[in-house]
Amino acid sequence: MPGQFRGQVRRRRILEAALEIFTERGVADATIAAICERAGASIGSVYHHFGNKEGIAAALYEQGLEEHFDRMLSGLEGAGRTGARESVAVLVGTFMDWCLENPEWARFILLMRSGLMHGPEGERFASVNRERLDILRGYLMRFVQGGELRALPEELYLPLLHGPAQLYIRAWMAGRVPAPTPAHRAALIDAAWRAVGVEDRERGGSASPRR
Amino acid sequence: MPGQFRGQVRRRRILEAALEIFTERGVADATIAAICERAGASIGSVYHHFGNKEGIAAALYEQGLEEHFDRMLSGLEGAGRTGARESVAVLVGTFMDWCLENPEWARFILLMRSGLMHGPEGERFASVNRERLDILRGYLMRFVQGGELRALPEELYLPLLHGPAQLYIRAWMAGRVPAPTPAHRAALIDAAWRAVGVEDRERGGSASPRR
DNA sequence: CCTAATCTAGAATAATATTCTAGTTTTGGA
DNA sequence: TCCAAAACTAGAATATTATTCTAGATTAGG
Repeated sequence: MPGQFRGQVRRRRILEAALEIFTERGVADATIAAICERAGASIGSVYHHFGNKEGIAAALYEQGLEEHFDRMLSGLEGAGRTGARESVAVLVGTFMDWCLENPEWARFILLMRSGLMHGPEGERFASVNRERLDILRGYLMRFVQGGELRALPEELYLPLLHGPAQLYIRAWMAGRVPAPTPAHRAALIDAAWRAVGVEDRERGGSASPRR
Repeated sequence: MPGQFRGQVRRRRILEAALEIFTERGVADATIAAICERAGASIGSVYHHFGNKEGIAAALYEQGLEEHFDRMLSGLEGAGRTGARESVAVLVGTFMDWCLENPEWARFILLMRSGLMHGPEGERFASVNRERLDILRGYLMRFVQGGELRALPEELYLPLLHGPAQLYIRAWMAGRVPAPTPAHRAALIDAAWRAVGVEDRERGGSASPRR
């Protein structure tokens, strides 16, 4: 496979440039010309690597999600032995940390992905995502069996865990609230645990909801 | 102010058509020509009313948020006398109900708004939203004073309350989970209450009922 | 050192948003 | 009733921008 190195570098430059331009102007107002200029690449190069404008966005989206998911998963594997509370903390905390470390990337994924699910890649994205979420759910269900997590409709766990953190991050990115501090992080983890966790005193032998 | 009736009808037709086209193809791939055709309007008419494509999206966004907010607020005013638990139920329940009743509109607002905050209207939107959220927070803070809601950093309440429901609705719109049932609705309200509410037994002395 | 694949370039093209000019309809007041 | 101004509609002309196409440069392996 010839001509690889030059290409991969160029590819990365284009992605970086595109993320900057997207952040500055929004996806809709980002022109291919601007991306070419910033990346020092030609039109042909961009189209060779990504096919079209949506292709650039799709690559950014895909790569970001993958990185984030991998971190979440390896965190979970470590926490799996520690217990349910720790797993919840990993799920919420990893998400927030990743967004804090990659704010532009996170902004793009959370605020701008927009039309990606309509494009031709949409179906593939959806199924990849489904798989990943199934894996996460799988981890959680073990704790439900063990009575450490409350029994709820399966599809509710991820919204309950990630919803508040995701909304807070979005609000931060929109400039409505200050950047999350460790105190916020702890409070959001605590809230997630209240939503799905079973307190020690509540479990006598068998799992069951309270009140 | 002359020429009003004809114009307002036309305006509404264009908005309806645009919402349909946006839903079908996504905002990015929606062409003005398609909207004109569906609405039975001319290009000139569309630009007279909305200025540009983003103007159409902005109008849809603004009108939808206003309608939704008004419902939430009037619900809150009713519940204010009943208590904190009821207010939480109104905040979460009204959001879900509105989305169920206006799925296309909600899909547009939640999934597609994308670049609106970059446009020239962006700053105005942001400040209008800030005002509204401040009003909601104001309602909640009264309950914090009264000891019915836990004391938390102020900016956390709305993410805690709306986050899970919003994520669930998004997942539904993306086809990942089934439409919310009354059971889901109740569970999400319950989770919101767990996150921010103070249980009776936890409160020392001071008065107030719950549930 | 040759060949095929990869990659780069930028002009040519096509699609689409937006502007502009020329009307038509409605309204409120003289 | 009739007039002028404002609101509105229409669609051709223009401008912007994405995308395609052709030609050529570069690289890796045989």
